[in-house]
Amino acid sequence: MRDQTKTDAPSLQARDVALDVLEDTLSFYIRVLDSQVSRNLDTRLDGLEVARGKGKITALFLIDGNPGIRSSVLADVVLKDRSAMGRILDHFESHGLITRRVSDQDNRAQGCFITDKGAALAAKVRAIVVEQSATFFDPIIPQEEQVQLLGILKRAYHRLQQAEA
Amino acid sequence: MRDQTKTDAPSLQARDVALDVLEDTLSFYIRVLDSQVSRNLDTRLDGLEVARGKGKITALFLIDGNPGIRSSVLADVVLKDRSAMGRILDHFESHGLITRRVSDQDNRAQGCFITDKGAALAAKVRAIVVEQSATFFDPIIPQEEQVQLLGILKRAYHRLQQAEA
DNA sequence: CGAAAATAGTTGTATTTATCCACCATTTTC
DNA sequence: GAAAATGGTGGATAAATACAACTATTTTCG
Repeated sequence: MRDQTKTDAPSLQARDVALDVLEDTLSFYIRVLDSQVSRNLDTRLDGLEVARGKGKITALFLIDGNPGIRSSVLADVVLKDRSAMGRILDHFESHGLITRRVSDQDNRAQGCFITDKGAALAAKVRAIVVEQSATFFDPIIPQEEQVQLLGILKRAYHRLQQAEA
Repeated sequence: MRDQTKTDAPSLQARDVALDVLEDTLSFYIRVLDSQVSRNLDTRLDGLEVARGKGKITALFLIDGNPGIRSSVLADVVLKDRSAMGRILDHFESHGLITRRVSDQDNRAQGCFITDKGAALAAKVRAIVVEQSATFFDPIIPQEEQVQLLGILKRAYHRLQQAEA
């Protein structure tokens, strides 16, 4: 039996703590969940060139699926600025995953193209991402709620993207 | 009228791009949304000691609401490791927002206590967080969906927390 | 009782990220 | 043809994240 007469705070457990206004704040949950999903994903991607940070996976997939896509478009999709995306592409290019070529239409712009090595990596990463989404969320969100969640977030994302433009 | 006969990829817009498997991947939306919410929040918190990174806001609120709460409990709530939380607390203490005192019950542990300055900051931040949650999400997620979303994420968070333990 | 294991917290380090800003070239606008 | 907008690069800075090692206590349990 534990002594509870101390003046000191009793051993408060994490699950007993009141979260203050965060209890009903969407951003809190989004942010915490994000760091967990991202960390989990990173461990699964360990050693591959797309681990860590946001935007690498998306960039790789989009270049794979949209030959000639431009850097600025990738930045828009990921909702980041051009210089951040440029660095990711530098990284990809130096590892032989993509090539860049000045656009026929606009000499300022350059299109991104996947290499065989990049395509192989994309395939591998695709499998990992799909698998992680299932194994990470299945234990913590029931199937039907996952569907609801996906719909809500998808719409939110598109509205956000429109607003940015 | 634009010339579409070029061999090059046409000017693909961000909203036209297919997201590959990410289209139906929860983690993609969570991650993108997170970076936007976090950036938005940071700009609103500019100059205050809790800007940037995750866990500062939560820590401040919890210490404010739970005098004597321990560092490791805070780490559990935010789902981070102890050293990361320790650094945040160092930062807070050096700025006079909290004090730490060795626990009566356990000489290894120390309780965190808010100072007047810390409490004032917490009040200010509370207002900002509540306000941002509304103005950020209202334009991109309808009210009733926000309620659904909150419920789903809240339950997911608690399941995740249990799983960690 | 006393050794071993678990827990609380700190520290160090290395790797990256993220952000901001200025800059150059090209294209579009008017 | 000048001015403004756009696409992309590069630098500098600040910060966060993650890991692992280490000390000091406390708990476990043979």
